[in-house]
Amino acid sequence: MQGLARHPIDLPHEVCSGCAVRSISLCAALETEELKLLDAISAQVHFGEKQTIARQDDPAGWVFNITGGMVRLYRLLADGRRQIIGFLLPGDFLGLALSERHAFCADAVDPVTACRFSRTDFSCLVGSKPRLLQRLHEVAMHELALAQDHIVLLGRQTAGERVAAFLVQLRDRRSRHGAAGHLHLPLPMTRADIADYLGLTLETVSRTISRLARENLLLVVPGGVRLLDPDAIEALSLA
Amino acid sequence: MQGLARHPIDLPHEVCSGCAVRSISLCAALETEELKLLDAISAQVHFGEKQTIARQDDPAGWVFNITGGMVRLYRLLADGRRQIIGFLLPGDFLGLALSERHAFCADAVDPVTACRFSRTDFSCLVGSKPRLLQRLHEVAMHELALAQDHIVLLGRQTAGERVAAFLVQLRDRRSRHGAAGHLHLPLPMTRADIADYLGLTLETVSRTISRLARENLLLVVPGGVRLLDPDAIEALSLA
DNA sequence: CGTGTTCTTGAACCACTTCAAGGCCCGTGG
DNA sequence: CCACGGGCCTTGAAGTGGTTCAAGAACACG
Repeated sequence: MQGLARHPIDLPHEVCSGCAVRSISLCAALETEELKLLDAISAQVHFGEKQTIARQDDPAGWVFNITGGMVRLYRLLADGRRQIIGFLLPGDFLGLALSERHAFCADAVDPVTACRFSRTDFSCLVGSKPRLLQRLHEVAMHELALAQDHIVLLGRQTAGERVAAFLVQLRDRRSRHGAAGHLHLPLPMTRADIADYLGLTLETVSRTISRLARENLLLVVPGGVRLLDPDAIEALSLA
Repeated sequence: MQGLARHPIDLPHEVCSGCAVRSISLCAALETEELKLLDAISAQVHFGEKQTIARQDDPAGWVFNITGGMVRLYRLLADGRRQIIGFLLPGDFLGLALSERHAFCADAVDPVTACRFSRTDFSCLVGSKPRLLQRLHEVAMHELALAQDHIVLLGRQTAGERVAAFLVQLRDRRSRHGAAGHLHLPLPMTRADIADYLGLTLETVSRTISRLARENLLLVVPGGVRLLDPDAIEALSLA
């Protein structure tokens, strides 16, 4: 829109105000003052496909607000088994716990852009601005609710239910970014990633998606799927 | 100690200061002033074995700080499948999310005592006392970390690893209550409960515990187990 | 001392995994 | 431009860890 006209020099406090994901991220519902403070300690960063963003047990120097692309969060067991904890989309926050060490690995599924903060700076700011702490807590509680949903999925749902739930969840999360009603669902992660998220093997994920395709509930297209019958898939996801 | 001498009438603000679980619960590290405010809106309550404390999707009128006994948190699927999200011990908080509706069911495994607050009162207090919000957030982040550990367990660990991890986790949590080094581990919940927590069947849990007993790592005793080789069980839990 | 609940154990079964092979897509270099 | 190589995905066939079904043992409680 009027973007080009105003950045001969990109003033730091201009970044947040023009941020595409502000309305759905941690920074939503913050006062201008707090936004400026956040802005002052933030930096825009990029990560290439497969690039590491954080490594399990390493000291956590930074926290991030994802603004573009997709991030894979995972824990590795000693023998190489991997469990993906979640996928982050634009608007999601990486490092909520503000703990001194990362509880998991994070890397870029596809090219990622993010808003980076020093963990200690961010932590201090949170300590001095109750409004920001409040917002952080809201986001954290949302995260906890998602984790508990995932526990139910992993503990008690079948392969078919898991895959259906995954597709529905991803569609719903994308719909927050103005992709509402979109039937094309990009799946930038591999089948192995989906499997490690759903507690299955990549073959089971592939077979399950094939079955959904055979039943005309979706169409497998390059880079994702097209949902032909989202309601039927949603129905499969929790019963 | 001097308890009997001072409660001809049990003044509300006397309760917290004498609370056995204060040091390990939400109320830890709160100032005397905040403690008094909490105290003023709290009430002591009891629940008998199997009594319902909260029902999934019902409006949440109360939140609780558990002071005695054990609480079972679970989600039910439409067809009766059950996933236990967690077991609460003394010092744990029920209703962290402060959401308007309960995200899960809660009932008493054995007789439970708790400190009850009106959700709205508690919520208001949290909104006006950043220190309390801070503490709530800490507790919530701990909860999130536990949930993520559980995701790894459910997604990628074998039955043997799950049961071992369960026993170790329970022992560690009990050790916070001065039960450190105790080899006797009470298991007030049924095998079916353990199974629904670990994403297994009760038969698998029973067989797995029997196997640990056969290998002399533990002894099955009425109401629980005696850990004969806690280190070996711990080693089983994550490899 | 019976009755119901929980726990254990055995045997058959099955959903998902494992192992294996071939196909597709895409970037790269000849 | 096309042949080659390497991911990634799909599909088949065999294998297995955990489930399901079933029956009896231990225990708890009136």
